[in-house]
Amino acid sequence: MATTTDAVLELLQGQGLRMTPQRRAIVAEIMATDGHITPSSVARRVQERIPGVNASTIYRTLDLLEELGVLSHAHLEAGAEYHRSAESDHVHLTCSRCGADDSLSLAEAATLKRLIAEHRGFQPDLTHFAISGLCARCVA
Amino acid sequence: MATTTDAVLELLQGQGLRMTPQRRAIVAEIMATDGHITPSSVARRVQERIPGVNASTIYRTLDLLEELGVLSHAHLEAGAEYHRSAESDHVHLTCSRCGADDSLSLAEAATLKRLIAEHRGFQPDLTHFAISGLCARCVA
DNA sequence: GTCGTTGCAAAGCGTTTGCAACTAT
DNA sequence: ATAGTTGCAAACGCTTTGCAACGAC
Repeated sequence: MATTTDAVLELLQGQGLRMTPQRRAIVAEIMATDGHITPSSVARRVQERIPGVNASTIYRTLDLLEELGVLSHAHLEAGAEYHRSAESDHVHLTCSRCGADDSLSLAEAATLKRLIAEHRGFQPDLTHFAISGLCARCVA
Repeated sequence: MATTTDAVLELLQGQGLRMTPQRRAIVAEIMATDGHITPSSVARRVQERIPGVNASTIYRTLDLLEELGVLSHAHLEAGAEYHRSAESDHVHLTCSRCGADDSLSLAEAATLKRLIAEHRGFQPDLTHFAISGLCARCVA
């Protein structure tokens, strides 16, 4: 799994793909981000470095990086978000009242996964959708 | 909880709201639907009965019925879907490969809920987002 | 020089909105 | 008659697409 900008560069080259400044900036931005990031937020940040980068370039690059296995996407309340595939162990807990975003640990996620798998052998990817609900503070 | 078209009618009247033919058709369509239904699918079906019903009317009515507590919405892979609030015990399991849609039983959902609640007191609404993954057939 | 990549502009999709006409009450 | 409701058309935000120009290799 490519976890550095350089590793991604090599991955692209191995496929006969090219490393443009735009691509480099997008990859760097994502590799520097812990957790999730939205396409528009990637766009905003990349454009601070390279003014004029088009949104379609962002989308195309995110798609490409997902196909290469570098990134994964998930659905949160606010819409789609991307994260490094290596970080896709996070199960998102989103508070529908205050918007707080927490996540389950690997161990907790594994227990859930096992439990759901008992239902007709369904193998859940708990990272793909957030889990909505009320955080402790908002329950009270 | 209003579970029949007539009960919804009364609910609306109690709020000083009106029961138009369009609204009646939309409510009837949803009350006749087991499980979930998308706004565009509601629109298609209602328009078979009352040609010319506008999409904005569908959206406005769905919003209204959700505010009144008659309906709830959830996020599946394909987008938003609505269902009767009384049916919101379903936890959706969506196969990301074949698209099969299954759901967890009340008991299974309760166990999951309890488990997640152990994490910092988060009270999950497991019906709001689907759970993506691979169904038994696609795992093999 | 090739061919992958970009920016641009346009279109797509689902959804929302302002507004004047309509209608359930 | 009053106020809620509708259809229309336009606009919305996010995302995708065709295409010609560009640029990494």
